[in-house]
Amino acid sequence: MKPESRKEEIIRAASILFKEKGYSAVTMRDLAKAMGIKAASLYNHIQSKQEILSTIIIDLAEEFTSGMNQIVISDKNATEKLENIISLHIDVTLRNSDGLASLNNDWMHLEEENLQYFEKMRQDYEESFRDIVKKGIEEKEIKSFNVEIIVFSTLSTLRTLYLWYPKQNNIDASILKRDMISVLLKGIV
Amino acid sequence: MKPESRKEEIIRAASILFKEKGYSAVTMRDLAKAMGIKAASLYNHIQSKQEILSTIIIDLAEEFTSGMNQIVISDKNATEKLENIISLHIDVTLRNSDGLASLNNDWMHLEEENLQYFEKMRQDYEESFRDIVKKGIEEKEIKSFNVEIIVFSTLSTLRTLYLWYPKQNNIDASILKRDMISVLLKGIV
DNA sequence: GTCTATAGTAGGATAGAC
DNA sequence: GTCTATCCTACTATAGAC
Repeated sequence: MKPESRKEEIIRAASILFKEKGYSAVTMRDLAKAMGIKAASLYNHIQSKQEILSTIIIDLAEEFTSGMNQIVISDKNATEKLENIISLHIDVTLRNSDGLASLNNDWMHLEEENLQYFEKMRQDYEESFRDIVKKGIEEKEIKSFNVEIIVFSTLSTLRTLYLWYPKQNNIDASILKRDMISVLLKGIV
Repeated sequence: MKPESRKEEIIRAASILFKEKGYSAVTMRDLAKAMGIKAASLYNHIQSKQEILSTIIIDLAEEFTSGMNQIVISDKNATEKLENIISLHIDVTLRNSDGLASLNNDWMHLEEENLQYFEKMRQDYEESFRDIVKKGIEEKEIKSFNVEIIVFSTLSTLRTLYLWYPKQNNIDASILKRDMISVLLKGIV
């Protein structure tokens, strides 16, 4: 593991604070205090508060986009693809559950190009998800419930994992994947 | 319908703004502009920004608490109780989806007694939910998956309804209830 | 019930010394 | 790389006129 840069430390500390109070309620003075320095010193490492937010969110969104693209082009059936999506969410949640709070709740505070870029990625992600479910229904792998309800109910659970997983001390990742696949898919498959 | 008081109008307008940007990012000037008056005028109807937030959240939380209590004491089996909980969430979402954004994302900005009161209600709600699931598993009505995963996946979907339902123009409430019960329960029951 | 004016505080960010 | 000092702006809330 390469040593964490000061900038990465700041972003990690900010992720935790943003998770607790939301981007708008966290001040640069709060963040500086968490780092044990003064607010002015932060600006030797980052350009603005906004840069911290966009780094957190865009990095994560690109991770999901890249993961979804690999799943989409893979030679699997719809059920297996859904299983891989569940796996993707669990992996990202384990790696950076704090950052996911910002992605879920503070994306609207992104500015200009980053806001548009994020919204495009999120829309494409949902569209890929929807296409997989539709294909699965056509192929009779998935029960023909309302597509929107399936997409929504599954995604809402996966998107909220970041709130729940850190509180579960004793659930192993592989067991979580297995059980989550059961609970989310057994009803619809 | 009795006419809406000025205070109620303010709270309704605030709910919409809080949903869009979050409590901390909405200023009294924003809210005043949405009402077509000046910020100072708001204070003839409300005592503080904080009072607006706590009214939105506590009213909704009490609604859920009261609904859950009726379900708990009812003479139904676990499956029927879960169906009634799904119904409760859909009914509240239809009535006040904007306010639910604050309940979900801005509860941590409540102060003192209200914060404690809210957290107690939320904890009791989850505990009631968990007890119903546990009873259902004992009675062999519900599959014996991990209880926490069932509670989390179901609640996360119900709690996120406020984001999704307003975008679905053509889904009838009764159809939504039926399909949501299918998708959420068929997998576990 | 709404306004103007303003008090008092706190925010993001920069300049320049060490 | 961090500090002190500070700029400028924006926030919540109040006072008092109409």
